[in-house]
Amino acid sequence: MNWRIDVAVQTPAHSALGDVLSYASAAPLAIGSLVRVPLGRREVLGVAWAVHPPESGATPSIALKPIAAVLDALPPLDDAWRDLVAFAARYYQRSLGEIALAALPPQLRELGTVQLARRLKRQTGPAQPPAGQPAAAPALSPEQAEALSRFDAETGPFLLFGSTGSGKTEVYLQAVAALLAREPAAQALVMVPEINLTPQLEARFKDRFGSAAVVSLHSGMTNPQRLASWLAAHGGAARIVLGTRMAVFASMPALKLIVVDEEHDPSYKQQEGARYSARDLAVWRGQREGAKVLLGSATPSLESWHQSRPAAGEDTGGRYLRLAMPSRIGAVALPAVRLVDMNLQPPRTVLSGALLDAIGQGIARGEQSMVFLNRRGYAPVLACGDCGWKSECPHCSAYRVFHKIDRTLRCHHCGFTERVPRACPACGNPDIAPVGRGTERLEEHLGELFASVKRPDGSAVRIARIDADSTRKQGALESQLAAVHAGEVEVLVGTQMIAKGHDFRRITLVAAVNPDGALFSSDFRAPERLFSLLMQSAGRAGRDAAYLSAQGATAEMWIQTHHPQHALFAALRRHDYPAFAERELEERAAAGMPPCAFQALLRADARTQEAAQAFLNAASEAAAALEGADRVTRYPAVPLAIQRVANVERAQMLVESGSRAALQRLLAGWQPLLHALRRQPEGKGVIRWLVDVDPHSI
DNA sequence: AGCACGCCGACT
DNA sequence: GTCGGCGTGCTC
Repeated sequence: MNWRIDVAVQTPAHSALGDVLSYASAAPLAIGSLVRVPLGRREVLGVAWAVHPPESGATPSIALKPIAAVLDALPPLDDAWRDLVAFAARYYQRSLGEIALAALPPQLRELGTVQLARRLKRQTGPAQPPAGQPAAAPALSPEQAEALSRFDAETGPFLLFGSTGSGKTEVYLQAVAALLAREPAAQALVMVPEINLTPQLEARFKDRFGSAAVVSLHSGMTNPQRLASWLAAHGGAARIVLGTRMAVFASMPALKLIVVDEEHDPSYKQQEGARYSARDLAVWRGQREGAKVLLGSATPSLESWHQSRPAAGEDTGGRYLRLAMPSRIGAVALPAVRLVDMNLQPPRTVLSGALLDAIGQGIARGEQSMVFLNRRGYAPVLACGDCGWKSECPHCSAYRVFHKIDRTLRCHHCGFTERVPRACPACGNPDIAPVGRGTERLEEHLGELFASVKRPDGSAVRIARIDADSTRKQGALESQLAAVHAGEVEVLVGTQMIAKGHDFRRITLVAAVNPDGALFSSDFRAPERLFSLLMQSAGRAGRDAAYLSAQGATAEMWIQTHHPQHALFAALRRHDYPAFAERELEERAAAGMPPCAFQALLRADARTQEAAQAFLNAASEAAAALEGADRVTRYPAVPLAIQRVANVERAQMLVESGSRAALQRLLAGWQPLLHALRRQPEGKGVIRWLVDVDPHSI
């Protein structure tokens, strides 16, 4: 007689298969074991989720295939890990197997039992003591010490609200150090929003804790590297795991501390497949596993800010403990914010005279400037002055961007690329012109403006650009950043890519050239993102305290805007995040929007917009009868802002509730109806549908 | 999602 | 005559 093993395999979200598939096994095996099982004509990796003894319960209706192999060289995945995966699957409306398998290193899928055993033998060398002398911890500022002592005394979760340069990383390091010293086996997970930020953090942690104790986990690593890190975390050899959002799913049997740095960063929300928020899962996981959670930011997400409000009423805030570190280390003042009213400038001014003067003066002093423009390419549109032709993408409802460097028109949504036509494709007019500007054009423009300006040593001024295009090649970002650090560049032009983390010493001026778009965006989160981006950018300026005080200089943040009276800028000017957040939260509360309400999106992709909307509307009708429907608002189906991408029409429907539980109940009941609807006439032409819980942009 | 099977167009 | 297009269907 056979045991029945329920296995989580990577069943796609859209297949109507159950969460687990049942297989036969002559012998029982531990729940959480990794197994290889036949699925259709192939053999796939799975996780044993439940084990039923022979002859228990009803006889299954189908003959079960046997499990092909058990990867028993590996300790089974523990209850806590499986709970996390199960919760994420349930909460984000995905299959168990999809989350479980995505959380495992990809190479595990290819390895057989023998290969894995060999791999493990190689890996489990003797645990080396830290190589060399770990760097000593620097003395703490009073604010850091206070934050750490409260962190030590309370249970959290904690929101570390520390301005840029207040030394948040040192708090993380010492929180981890205290934990590791106290508990000989404990593990810590430290997350950062972007791969770019892992190397410098890794260097700092290895410096402090020795390289054997620290591993990284992010998608920029090779498959073997990822497997090695994962195994070290799973086996407990790695005391500290550093990683991006995927690391929240790392198997860490002795997890006792989770740090989420820059917790407000949108990168923590996965934007495809299972759309989980690693920050939210970190909080959940910490609570479930008894690990302390430390969220850190200079501009917290309004969600976390709301949660960490001093408890005023019944259920407002108070769930997180707020730790404030308002001062910059080294007593450097935050940069002075200067607003340039673009209404007072000549029409079509790109860079105001005052800003150019300030940049020029900086150059004369041997300092650096950084200019932000969140639009890569030379110009967002190419247009014909005669017939009105514009560089539309034939496959998307968007313009193709003009890239002068390789003379192409590129669609940033579907990737469709063509050489720039010599003349207007519609009327033959040879005079087609770029409209608007991107980073390439700004770089060119600055080059012209400063062509005759010399550096103090008499050499020519250098302008550089860092954006997704200039850093496409492996290692390009590192070398470009190195050039800036080495002082080879006077003016750095870039997208928000350069706003994060990089600690440039000689930058004394930061400018946002055209941030107005986000002020009146249809996306209610746009102001929040803008505020944090500008604060973060401002933080790039004047990090070298010794230099500034020696020069008697101050760092400056310039903002060119048509709306200098906007409350957002007023708060920014005072570096007053709490004021900004308070105002924004009031508006959100009044409008019944997150964090005061909970949302989900149902999205449909289809051949035609009508088909996509028909599916959504039918889904909405079907939802009316569901449990929880009376407490959930369903809005009408609307096209996405970019309605068509790669010839696929897209529409979405917002559902919203004041109760997270009611929303979750509705979504859970909705799932089977949606599967069924696909098969019906209303689902005709629908290519795919998906649910996005707690969506980031709507 | 894979990976089949299954019927209709241009090529060694 | 085959190679191959992606439409439909199934996976314990």
